[in-house]
Amino acid sequence: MFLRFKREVLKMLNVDERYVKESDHADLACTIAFKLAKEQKRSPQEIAEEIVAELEPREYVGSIEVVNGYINFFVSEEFLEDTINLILDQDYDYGSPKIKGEVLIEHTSANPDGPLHIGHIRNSIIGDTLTRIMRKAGLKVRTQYYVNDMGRQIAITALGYKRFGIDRSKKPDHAIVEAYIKMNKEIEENPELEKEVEDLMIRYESGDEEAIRLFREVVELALEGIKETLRKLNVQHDEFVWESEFVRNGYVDRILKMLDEKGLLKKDGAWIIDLSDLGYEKEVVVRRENGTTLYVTRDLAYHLWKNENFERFINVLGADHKLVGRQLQDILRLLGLKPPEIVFFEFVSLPEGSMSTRKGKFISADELIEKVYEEAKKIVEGRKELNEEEKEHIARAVAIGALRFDFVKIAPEKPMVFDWRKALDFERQTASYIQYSHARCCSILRKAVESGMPDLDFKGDLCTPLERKLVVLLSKFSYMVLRVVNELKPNIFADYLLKVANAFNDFYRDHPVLKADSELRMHRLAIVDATRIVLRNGLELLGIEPLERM
RNA sequence: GGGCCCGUGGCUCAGCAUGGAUAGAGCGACGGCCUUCUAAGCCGUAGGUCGCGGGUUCAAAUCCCGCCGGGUCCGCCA
Repeated sequence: MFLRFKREVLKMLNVDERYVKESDHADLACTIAFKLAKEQKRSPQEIAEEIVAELEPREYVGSIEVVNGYINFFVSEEFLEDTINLILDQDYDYGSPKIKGEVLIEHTSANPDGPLHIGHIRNSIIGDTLTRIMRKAGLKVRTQYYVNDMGRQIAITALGYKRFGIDRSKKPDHAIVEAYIKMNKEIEENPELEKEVEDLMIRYESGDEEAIRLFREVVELALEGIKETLRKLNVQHDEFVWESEFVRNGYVDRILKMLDEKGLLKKDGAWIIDLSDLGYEKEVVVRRENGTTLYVTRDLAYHLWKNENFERFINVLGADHKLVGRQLQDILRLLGLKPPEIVFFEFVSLPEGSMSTRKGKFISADELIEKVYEEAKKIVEGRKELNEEEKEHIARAVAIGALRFDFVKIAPEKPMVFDWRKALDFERQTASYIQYSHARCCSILRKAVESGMPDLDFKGDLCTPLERKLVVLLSKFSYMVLRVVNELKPNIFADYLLKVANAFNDFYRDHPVLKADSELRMHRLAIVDATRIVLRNGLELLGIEPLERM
């Protein structure tokens, strides 16, 4: 709805979109008078007044003010009414800007050599939230986890697995990482083992059956554990695509041939792409002297496949992949292929420094989830009216919500330092705050039904300033969805939902609903129900369960 | 050394793309609010040279240049 208001304002003014923005002083404010003032050498106020005098009225534009050269637009009562009615009418479907298209999102893609740690889940949460929001926008989204099964670290893991076995009583990813860590140590002490790692990698790439069996077993075990963790986080992938597939299905050969035909390869024993014209210092090797390929080669092959199957594809990658990510994009461009859009996120580090799977220096997602759950459980225990099963369910939902929100609310480009104390603190405006606001809405509506007065009837002219502010916020849902789709910053939506919850709590404070006279009660019940729908739909986009009581 | 990212009250962050009206939240601190729809809530007070220095502009947290501090990348690793 807000999008329609904005469109009307833009049509009225007939100015470039960048002169019209959201503001604390109005629903939309226009700054065009400042620009014109310079050209015309007159005061902005004078110009703004002139502009306003000529404007034709519009349905959704209620009033227009000129203040210090700003032209301030406010929505009409009709707009407020249509907003509430649309929300109540569309219910689960409310909030979609209804755009079209198909997109592939690749995210998480952690090496299958151990459990996901708190850095990986930043990737998962950004990727999954983007997926949910893009689907809401109307796009057809497919998600993939790219399984790096050909890496050196997998060879090391496989070797460790063969040599030491694993503890079958443990969650498989946690068991696998022990073999990886142990083997790394072994190699450090006996560098001659490097040769074995290398042999194993060559055998795997060339299709040696025993090697394939071993790798597959190890990778499947790690993935089994990883999938379980992702499930707990409400993160879902449509497919797990194995890197080695592209060697076996011919895509690697095809991409090499394409590179060759474009004259991009320098064959000097190894096959090399020279990107110095584009400002890269180092050359990119795509085929070793011994004939094996490299990570980037398989990644190029993967992106050839993406080009053939999707019109738009997005990768969520850690900032450490910036250089290789950009090289990949540039090489694809040189081939006349479409490069992926990449969402880079900065590292999650521990107070004592960065994490390392190889050294066993990390906090696993599983450990984090359990600790946050235990903490949530303590708070829920205080609710006497709930039974044991409900308490567990609520604690689980609150824990996952808190966790997902903590990661998604931070802009991807911000480096994060993990802090246990903050991760375990629910007494602040985060997911539980939004869930709580939603539960409050549900509670009011439940009581309205119980007391036999469930009717809803919103009236624009009854709106107090706080109600008006809340409803305008509710109208911005699809506008925010669209912003995330365009800017690929899911934190925008987290912030939006927090604002809605905040505005609702302001409303809740001094607008009694059930005790109000019938006309006012029906009006406010409509607002509560619409808020409930927005909070519920919004929480779902963040992968957080909207609780009806807590 | 070079590239990229970050630097906003004691702490964590929003705002920066497309410059504009008193720089917003939360945590922490202090003081209040549960015979009224869930106190996981609400209200109030204190706390800011938007890292530093220049520049552009009628106007800079936002754009440009230089510096400082932190992170990260720069393998025939992935």
